[in-house]
Amino acid sequence: MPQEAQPRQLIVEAAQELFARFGLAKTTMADIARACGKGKSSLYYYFASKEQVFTAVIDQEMSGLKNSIARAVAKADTPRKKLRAFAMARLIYLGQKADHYTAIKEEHLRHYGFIEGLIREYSHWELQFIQGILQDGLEQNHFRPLDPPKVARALFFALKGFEYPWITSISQREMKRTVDVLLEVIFQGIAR
Amino acid sequence: MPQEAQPRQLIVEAAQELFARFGLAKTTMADIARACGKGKSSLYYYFASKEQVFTAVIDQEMSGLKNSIARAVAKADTPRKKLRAFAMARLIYLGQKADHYTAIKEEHLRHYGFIEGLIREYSHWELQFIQGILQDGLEQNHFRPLDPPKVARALFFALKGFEYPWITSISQREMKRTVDVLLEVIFQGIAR
Amino acid sequence: MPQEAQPRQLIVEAAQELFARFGLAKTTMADIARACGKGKSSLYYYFASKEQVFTAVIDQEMSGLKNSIARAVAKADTPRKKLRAFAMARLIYLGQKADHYTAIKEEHLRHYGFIEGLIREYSHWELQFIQGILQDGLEQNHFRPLDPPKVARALFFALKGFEYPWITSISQREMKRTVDVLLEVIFQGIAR
Amino acid sequence: MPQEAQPRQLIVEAAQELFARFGLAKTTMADIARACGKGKSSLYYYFASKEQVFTAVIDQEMSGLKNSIARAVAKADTPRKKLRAFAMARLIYLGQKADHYTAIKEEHLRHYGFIEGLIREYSHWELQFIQGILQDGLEQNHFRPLDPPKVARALFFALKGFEYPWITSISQREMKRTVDVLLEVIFQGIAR
DNA sequence: CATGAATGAGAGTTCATTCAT
DNA sequence: TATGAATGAACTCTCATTCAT
Repeated sequence: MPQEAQPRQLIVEAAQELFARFGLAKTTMADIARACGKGKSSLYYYFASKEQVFTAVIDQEMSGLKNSIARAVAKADTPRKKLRAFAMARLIYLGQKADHYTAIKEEHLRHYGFIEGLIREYSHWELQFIQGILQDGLEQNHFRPLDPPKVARALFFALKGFEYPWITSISQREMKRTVDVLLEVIFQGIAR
Repeated sequence: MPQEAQPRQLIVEAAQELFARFGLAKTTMADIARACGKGKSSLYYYFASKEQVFTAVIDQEMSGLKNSIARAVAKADTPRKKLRAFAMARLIYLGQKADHYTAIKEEHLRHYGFIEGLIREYSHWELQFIQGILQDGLEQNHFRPLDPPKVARALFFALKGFEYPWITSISQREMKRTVDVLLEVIFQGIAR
Repeated sequence: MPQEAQPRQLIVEAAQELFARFGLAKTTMADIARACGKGKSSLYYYFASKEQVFTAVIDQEMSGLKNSIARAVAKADTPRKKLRAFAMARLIYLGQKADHYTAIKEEHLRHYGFIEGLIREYSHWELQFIQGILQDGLEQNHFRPLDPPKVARALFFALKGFEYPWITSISQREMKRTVDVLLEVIFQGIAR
Repeated sequence: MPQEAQPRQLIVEAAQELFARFGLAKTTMADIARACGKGKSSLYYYFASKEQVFTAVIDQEMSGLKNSIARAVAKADTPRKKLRAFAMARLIYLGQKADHYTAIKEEHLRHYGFIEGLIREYSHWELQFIQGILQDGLEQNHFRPLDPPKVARALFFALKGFEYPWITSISQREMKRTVDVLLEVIFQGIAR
């Protein structure tokens, strides 16, 4: 498969890097074109607009993140380990891409309605995923009685906060430890 | 008291609303000028650039948030209540401003270096604040043995996640309940 | 030959006319665009800035002037005639372009460093040229003993003054006569 | 006489310095106001517009130059010395002001019609002055027969060229020597 | 006599997008 | 399939000038 010759994918990859580094507003179509060695107007052969390029990037990142998470969690056997795998997979995925700044983490997202659908969909997926882990844990009697949807939601938001490590100047290693501290406390709270 | 006639403050308030609704990039100086009934160039009499207006807005929001938090926490007497007050004050403050989306939450922040200083400073303040509560709780023997800096950091990030309610379509009321669920779990984990 | 359809050259010509008439500061990109029937932003497809347009204009004028001078001087056979050809070629070239006022004479030049290089280079060329004529004249025994570099410099400055006919209200014809008067005096001074 | 308290003069002096250094276009009213420690709008109490300030500056410079020249020439006794004094006084006056760049030398002048009157008037004065010297010389039998108006005009333009020393990077000292070379040649041409 | 406040009218520049080829 | 050429619309920022005080 001549995969590197697929121009659409080439564009998305170049754009991903740029959006991640400079954000949506500050990345121009000219930048993207230059980065993938094409003429600026050629991009419009594959995408109707800059927004669409951005959407494609986000979409791809979300798929990647989903896969990473799912794969990591599958390897874990206890609910506790699963939850930890979940949190760590997020941290690692978001941390390894493009110098720690992925487009997915953009708060700009808020202001670009055209992407809300994707965001919601992905968030829903995460929520369900966490809830699933909790449900399993409950059924396997690992946890005290708890309301899975509610606790899942609490965990979902709590873990979201870790997407913004740059706020302090913290290394990924320390972030991982911090996640562990949080999970430990939480498990102390919910484990039987 | 002609307090509402102070033009600088007038501008900041108009800008706050607009930045909150549309973000830094999509809010123009012309918009701000229109919103406060001034000529576009008049803004430049008070601020040297759009960045400076934005900085002033962020600065003001952070002060407001700090005050809200400090006031709310002061009213609480136990560490548990304090922590809850802290989290709720954030939620309420960020939720009540400008259509629920404040500039403070802007991720642009990362891409606009000129504001990093403010962000870091504020984050530091929060971190210290949480740590203080934990320390007190420890000294008053409310908590099991724990490492205040580490747990404070974990809480800091966990609570940060609640700044992004729009990701799901959740009411503020439900957000509060969700915070409560999280805190309950966490207290179960750390309380003696 | 679609030579007049070359857009870059089209722009330069329009700009030349305008700069000459109104000067750098008072000529706007909008003016230039209008003058060559293009959209304002189109100019930026060919030139990165107004400065670059100006530089291109100056560059072209200097080339033109050099050519005019060189061609005129080549036709003359004695040093005296050569010197006269030199002076007249300048006068005619600078007088025939765009309402008699060319951008080349712009003093802005001094305030816009980006063009200094061009100016220096051209001045150097002129200086050498005059010196060459004097040298030849000496070798052919047309002149009394004189120091070519020094006299060349004196002539260079003296002729420079004739670039500013507008200072008085004098016709080109009279200017030519005036140059002749000067040269006559000077030749009386240096000829053998 | 409290001469330094005269605000009009204060403004003119500040403006002179600034125009000389940065040119008319790049000097703003704000700059001038700052430089003389006044509010920007105060300038309009003394001058109706920026143009008028500029005109005042030019006017003053021309007066100064006239005085310098007249004084220098008065000290010389022979026509030859007078002519030399004339040329040198110009060189020195234009060279000593504001880092070698006086507003009077601005070619901008060309593009600012409101000043043409002053320019012409001054040029006329110079022309007459030179002619006067020549006339005297003729009458005192220092010169071969010549047509004073014509030769005066030739000299006038020739000396004008020396106003632009910045073109080559030449010291004032060398400029003086160059003027001397020119004058020597010319005297050889006209002296009896 | 002096000025702080305010602004209208642009300036240069950028960029997503279009279209003929 | 790909792009060079071209542009309209908008943006930030500047500045001479006005005017109430």
